[in-house]
Amino acid sequence: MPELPEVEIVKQSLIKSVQFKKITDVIIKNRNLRFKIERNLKKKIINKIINDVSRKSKYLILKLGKNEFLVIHFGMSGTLHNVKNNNKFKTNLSFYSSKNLPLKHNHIFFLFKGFKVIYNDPRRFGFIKYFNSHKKLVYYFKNYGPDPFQKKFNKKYIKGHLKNKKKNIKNLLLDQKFISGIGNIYASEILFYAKINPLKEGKDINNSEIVEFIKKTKFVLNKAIKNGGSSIRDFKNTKGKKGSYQDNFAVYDRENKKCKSKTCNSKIIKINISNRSTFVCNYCQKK
DNA sequence: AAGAGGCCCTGATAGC
DNA sequence: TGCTATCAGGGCCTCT
Repeated sequence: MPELPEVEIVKQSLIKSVQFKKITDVIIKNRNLRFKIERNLKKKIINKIINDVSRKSKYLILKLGKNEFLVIHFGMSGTLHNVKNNNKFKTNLSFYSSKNLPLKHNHIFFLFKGFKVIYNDPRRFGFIKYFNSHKKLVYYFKNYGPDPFQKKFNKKYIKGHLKNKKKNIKNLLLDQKFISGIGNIYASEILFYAKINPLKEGKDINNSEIVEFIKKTKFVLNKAIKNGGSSIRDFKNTKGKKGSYQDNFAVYDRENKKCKSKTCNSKIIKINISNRSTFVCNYCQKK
């Protein structure tokens, strides 16, 4: 699921409930996520205070105590749920909020005084990693490209990276070593707004397209955050809070529908790029 | 060395 | 109803 906007939404709601709170217990039901959760994770984080919750691209970062960190990645299907100790489900934390906590795939329980935060992940592509210093946290992210809201996300950097690249721009956007935070949905959306064909090779993207790309990336991601992210699939019986940006998709999941550009009568088509669905208006996004 | 493709996993849905 | 096939928001690893 979560790309940058969805993780940002989780961050914003999580910080309200856990900042300056102590983790009183940790229950790990299933260690087999994308990477196996280390055996002594509980020992390392129990009784620690969460002093901050931040985000780097699609990663959620919990700062424990003064110099320890817990990094959470949601993979394709990871969600966090906030449940009060009387078991009443609180809807404002889970991104795909459902009225009830899902029955299956609740892998990790973080207990606090009065409530608990539960990591749920059906496909188990997500993971949780612990770092015992800021230095190690920084080292972990050393190969990741800039988050689109960082200063380094600028014309010079992008131009330098696209130079001589034969890879198409859609795949380049999904490469987190280039830019981190953009996933399959927002890659299609951003390229539509920037009027760049997804199959265009990196080296063929010109200066004005780069400027437009930077502008539209921020525009699309900010708008998605404002709308609470995108909720594509939904749990049954949902009634809780969910994102609404999916209603604003210009191209994603709009195959055969009319292009939203006022001056265009074309239909959005779906193409396959490296086995990922890509949505494009071939009229607005000429090669 | 860059780039393409396989693979990890469960669940929802479409088609027969 | 119940099979099978396909697809899903990610990213690491391997092969060429």
